[in-house]
Amino acid sequence: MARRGYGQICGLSRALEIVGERWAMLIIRDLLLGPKRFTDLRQGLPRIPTNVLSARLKELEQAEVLQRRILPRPATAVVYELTDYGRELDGILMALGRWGARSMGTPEPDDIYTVDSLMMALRTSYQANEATRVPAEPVSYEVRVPGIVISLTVQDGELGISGGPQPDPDLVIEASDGFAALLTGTLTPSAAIENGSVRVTGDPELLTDFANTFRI
Amino acid sequence: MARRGYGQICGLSRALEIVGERWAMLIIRDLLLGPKRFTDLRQGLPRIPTNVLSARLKELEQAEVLQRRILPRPATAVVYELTDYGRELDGILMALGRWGARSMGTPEPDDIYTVDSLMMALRTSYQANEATRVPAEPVSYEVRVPGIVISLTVQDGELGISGGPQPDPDLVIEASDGFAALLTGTLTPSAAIENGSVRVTGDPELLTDFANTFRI
DNA sequence: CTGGATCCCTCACGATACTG
DNA sequence: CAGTATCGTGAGGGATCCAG
Repeated sequence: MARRGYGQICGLSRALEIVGERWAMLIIRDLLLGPKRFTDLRQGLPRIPTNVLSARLKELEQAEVLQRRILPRPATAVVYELTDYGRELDGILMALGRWGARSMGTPEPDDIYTVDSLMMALRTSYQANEATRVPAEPVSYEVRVPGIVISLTVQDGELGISGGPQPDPDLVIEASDGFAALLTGTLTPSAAIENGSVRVTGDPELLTDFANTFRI
Repeated sequence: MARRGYGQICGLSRALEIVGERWAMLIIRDLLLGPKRFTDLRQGLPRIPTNVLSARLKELEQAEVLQRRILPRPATAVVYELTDYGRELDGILMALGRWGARSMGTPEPDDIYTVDSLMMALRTSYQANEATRVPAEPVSYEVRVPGIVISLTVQDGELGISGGPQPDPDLVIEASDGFAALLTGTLTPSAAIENGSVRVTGDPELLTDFANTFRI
């Protein structure tokens, strides 16, 4: 009771009571990419305890940020999906992500990439670079970091993004920790290839386009 | 170190590790209105324990969101002020506040207005209504809710806002809980005056302008 | 297998008192 | 005024267990 609530009549206070609890915004981030099942969320948030995930989902449902929905047959499964109200957080979360990305130091040894966070990051930086983008379209990339594969296509200024591999990408980018440095610009594309922190299959020149398209 | 991070290489995760802790964003909200001393912050966040305030200030300083500065003489005092990096959260916090305001139900009995939250709210809604505003300028308002007085001036499309009274305002608006309902549009200006939840001194017609200018 | 609920332990938070 | 010190509580972390 005291834990809940800041005791102020204020929109920001109210917002923080809804989405300010630990893990809440990350759950929403993952759901922004589409409806998900309990186990999918658990997978995307490796360190979240199941009881906390459970509690957050109930709270966010209560606040009408998301809905619990039982999938029609034949696949009787429970999915969680954002409401329109919840989806309005999209821009805010992207802006916050962009803000926080500037403070990312070198990752802790056991920090990991997740499919959803990476998809969100690429989506965010693509949008942020809208003005300066040089369109050498259409082009398709496949990004691989340890345990993760993501497919990207750019065509007519539209970004397509999905988990998993794709057939015949123009460029395959394979990296680990160095990937973040590439996106933030700490590491130039050519230097990244030279020192081996990024490996590519395809025209190495495309990596420069990639870095420009998705620079944070 | 904060309560263990989220273990993800992600801008949003990083942002939440910095400003996602309890009270952090409210501290930043108050500092967005200008540098403040420890005691001022404490005043504006009535329920925050002093040790938590202390801890947050240290963490946020560490993250270069704010600076601790010792005021030059004669007033030897410590103030906290946002860095440029911290000030970039302005738009994000306003957007979040606007989002959360739509979920504000009826306030709890011991929820209160604070000077800073109210100033922030008015500033936010002023900006959000930029497109639809009808400029009947210049005009000055004095808003009074229990324990709080705020002065507003609108001139040349610029909003001036400060704590405390002002000489000779065009309209004095005195309200308590009903004030939020007026801003959200739940309560019309005329109904608010009629049922006594808002009292005005000056031309009652100006209350309609006010409500249009600052509608959430 | 999915979709959680339950247990225990720890630590961050909340309340209060106190100090330079 | 600007914090530090102390201590109790409950949310979160982690593992396990259980129903459909």
